Amino acid sequence: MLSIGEFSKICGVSTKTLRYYDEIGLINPDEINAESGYRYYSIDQLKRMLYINRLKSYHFSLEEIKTMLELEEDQSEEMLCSALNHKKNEIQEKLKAFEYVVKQLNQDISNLEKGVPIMSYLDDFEVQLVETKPINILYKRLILSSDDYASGYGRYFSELYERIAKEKLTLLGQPMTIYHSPEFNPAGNDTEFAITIAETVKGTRDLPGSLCAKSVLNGAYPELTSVYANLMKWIENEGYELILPPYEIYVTDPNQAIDPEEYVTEVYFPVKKK
Amino acid sequence: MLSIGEFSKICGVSTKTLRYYDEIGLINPDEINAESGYRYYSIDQLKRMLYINRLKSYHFSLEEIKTMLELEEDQSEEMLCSALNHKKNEIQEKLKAFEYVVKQLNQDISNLEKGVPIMSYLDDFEVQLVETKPINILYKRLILSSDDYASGYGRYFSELYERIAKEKLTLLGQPMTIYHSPEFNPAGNDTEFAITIAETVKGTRDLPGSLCAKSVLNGAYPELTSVYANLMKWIENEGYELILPPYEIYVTDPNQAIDPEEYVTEVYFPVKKK
DNA sequence: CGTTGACTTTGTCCTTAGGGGAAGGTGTAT
DNA sequence: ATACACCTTCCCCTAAGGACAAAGTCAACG
Repeated sequence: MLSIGEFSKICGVSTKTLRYYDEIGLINPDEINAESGYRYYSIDQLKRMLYINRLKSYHFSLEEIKTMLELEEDQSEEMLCSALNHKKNEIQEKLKAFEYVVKQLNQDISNLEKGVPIMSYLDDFEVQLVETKPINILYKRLILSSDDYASGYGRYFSELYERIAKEKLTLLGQPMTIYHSPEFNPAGNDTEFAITIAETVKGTRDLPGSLCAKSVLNGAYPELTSVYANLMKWIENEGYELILPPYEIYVTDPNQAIDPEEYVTEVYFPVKKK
Repeated sequence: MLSIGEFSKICGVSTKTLRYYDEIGLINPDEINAESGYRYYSIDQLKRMLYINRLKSYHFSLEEIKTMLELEEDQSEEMLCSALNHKKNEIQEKLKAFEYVVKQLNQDISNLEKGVPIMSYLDDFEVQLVETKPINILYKRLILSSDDYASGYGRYFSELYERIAKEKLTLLGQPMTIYHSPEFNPAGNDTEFAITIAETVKGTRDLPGSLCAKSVLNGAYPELTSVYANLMKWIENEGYELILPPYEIYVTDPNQAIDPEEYVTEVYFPVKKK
């Protein structure tokens, strides 16, 4: 039998961690001295501990690891395999995200070296004042969390396109989203996916025309908030006010698998003079 | 002036977060109504908020961001540039780590598909019983955190090699490390870097010879704990006990920039019959 | 056999970056 | 005037332990 310190040393896990794992039932000492409360681990428990370490290195949460350890022998193999594959995909996603960050960092660094302040791009946005005509949109409105935007775009626009195809409706414009949430909420925002069509059927509504401040984003979606901010600034400076929820029109179809940096998106803020 | 909800919507940050940032002084509303306590943000604050968002996307902590925002204008550029470069390196480290994880995952997945249990490699280690001779080592002993192992190896062995070169001492073996810590502690472990030499000078000591259980690791260092575990298991099973701190000998010099997976490391556990 | 020092126990508070929800006050449109 | 959307503060919660502190236990040494 090994004391907690010996066990700790062998498997490279602090005693604190071992006590914590005991507490949450991830790995309990084989034996606990009834009088002193000292924990004693058996040599055979090393394997379980090393397994835990490995799963931890794969970024599974302790909760997940616990579940994986409790799997019945007979089903364990498939479950495990699917869990590993799932985690692999997650990590590859993170890899991509990190690569994007490095790219952005490089851009900012090279700008700085040229003496260009990082946020100066904010001053380069162009804003136009346009008059939009009322249109008839087929829509789907729901609460969508910001994490699900990417997949949501694909899914809900597909639904709308499917209906248009099935019911032989007449497509009149690019896909768009309208933001109804009064504030930003990471848990979910009130979002309306819409496409302009000719017919007035169930599930369509009128999007009134109005004066709009419009800006065009060439690039990936994370930059959208900058466009929003700039439009708001412009509106304020020019003495306008926002009168309806803002919306975006996707000029390049996000379903087409092109480089995100080539996306073109128009942002409209319906306004009137104050 | 924008209410907290409006400001939230424009910059894609929840009101909860904005109140938190107010609390920690990252961005305070331009104006707070004295009676109602309502927060009001100015349009000009959007830029600061977007800057914060960008730095957040670079994985800076709020603490770091705060410091960066408080930089004086004149020194800000260089500081910022060095901070960005530093962060870039950090992220590239993480990228490498993730790539390694994916590789490991792929290996485990392919093993599982072949019906080989993930931890079965543990049963394949070979353990030999050897008698070591006493040696004279030039050493450097210190507390080293597990994060600093990689850089520590380079640094402290360099120091030792430098002394050997300067004082014209006679090199007799590969570099080794001896683990004195009674338990594993992520904050730092009592580690001794050593090299066998011929001369007895200041900073040398005797490493007594003894019976040792020995195992050889072919591969990257994260696998070391498995070797430790296996040696302990073997010792227990065969009726031995550990009598001195375990040590490792680096057969391939970790300073040579070869693929970590080709490293060869011998692990020794000094033992005696119980 | 006693003492020392190393080891272990439980307990409480702390960390990051906010999220959830309650109870109650405020702003504004009808 | 009232309804309702919006805002306030306050308190508790997260994951995975780390940092102590006070007190109890073990083993070795004299």
